[in-house]
Amino acid sequence: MTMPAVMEEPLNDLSKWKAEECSVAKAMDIVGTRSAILLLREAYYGTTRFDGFASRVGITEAVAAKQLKRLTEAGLLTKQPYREAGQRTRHEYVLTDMGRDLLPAVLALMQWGDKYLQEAGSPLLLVEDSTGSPVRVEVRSEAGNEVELEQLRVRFNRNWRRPKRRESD
Amino acid sequence: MTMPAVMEEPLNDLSKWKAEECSVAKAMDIVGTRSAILLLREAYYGTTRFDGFASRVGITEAVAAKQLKRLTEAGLLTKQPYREAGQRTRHEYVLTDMGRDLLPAVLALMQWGDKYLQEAGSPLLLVEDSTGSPVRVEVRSEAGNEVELEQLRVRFNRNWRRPKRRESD
DNA sequence: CCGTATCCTGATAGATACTG
DNA sequence: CAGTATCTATCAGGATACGG
Repeated sequence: MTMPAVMEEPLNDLSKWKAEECSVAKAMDIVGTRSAILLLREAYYGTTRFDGFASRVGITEAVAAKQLKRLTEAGLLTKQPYREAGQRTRHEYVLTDMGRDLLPAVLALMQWGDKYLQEAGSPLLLVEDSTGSPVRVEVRSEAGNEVELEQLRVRFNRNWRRPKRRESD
Repeated sequence: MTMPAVMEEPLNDLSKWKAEECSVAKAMDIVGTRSAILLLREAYYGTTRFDGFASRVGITEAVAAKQLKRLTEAGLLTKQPYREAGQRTRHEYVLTDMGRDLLPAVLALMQWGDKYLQEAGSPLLLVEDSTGSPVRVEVRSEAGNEVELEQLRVRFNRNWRRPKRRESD
């Protein structure tokens, strides 16, 4: 048995490592529901309107409203007013940088689902617009190598300190 | 307003595209809970024993048992018997290829959480073992470019057909 | 077209106690 | 060490109806 990931310090030293401080856990607390991830997928596809989100994700308006509000409050979307000529003011949900930066996670889920959960191949193909070249999500080192689990090493960040509560929180 | 992702055919043509067939939705149906993702994170860290999963993820044994069984039945983990000298037989949960291949998704969540949900920087650093070089999750084309949302184009796969139910399912 | 309000069901998950 | 059993609270999400 080889240890998949080599820890420089054992993670079961829980005095310095609480589960609530894990970035994965924090991320899941915000986008850890099916509807939240699917709404983001729709946003990546270009959807901006409430009705498009609800109908295309296949969830009820009540769920869409609640999750769009959650994602907006969390900072992944902004609600922007706009008006077309002669129409009354409407709103659209636009991705923020924070929302856009979750793209790799959603695409990684899609790529995994394509490989293991589709009997008949990928229903959708992702390509780079300018070259037509297929697109993949990769784990890669700055040295330029693709990194497998066995080559992955996890270190505590010695510069990190437990955040102190601020007034602004 | 630029459309973030350019669709060759509009996705709201729902006659060919049902939400349940989306790979992201299927993936979320299996690993779309906080505890499932956190258990996988622990498996990537090298945890294999029931007790390690429960205690280090910070969930109850009841939840750990249910989710480990779910992940095993879904094919992401296998339950392997083993015995150390003079000890009785025990079991360990080992990642399958299917489970290992979800690593990019979990690392992408970690990377996103590190950037937006940690006030004091990343608690953990990921490096390539052989070079010590920092590791990132990237969206990249086969042509070798990193791909931003604006450069991402989604196409229906014309070779894909709606799966027919098989006896073996 | 863009939501809100209410009610209801099922799943997620915590607490606690107990077994081989 | 590796779970099972029970009981409960909270939350995701569907259905339906209604308001700007």
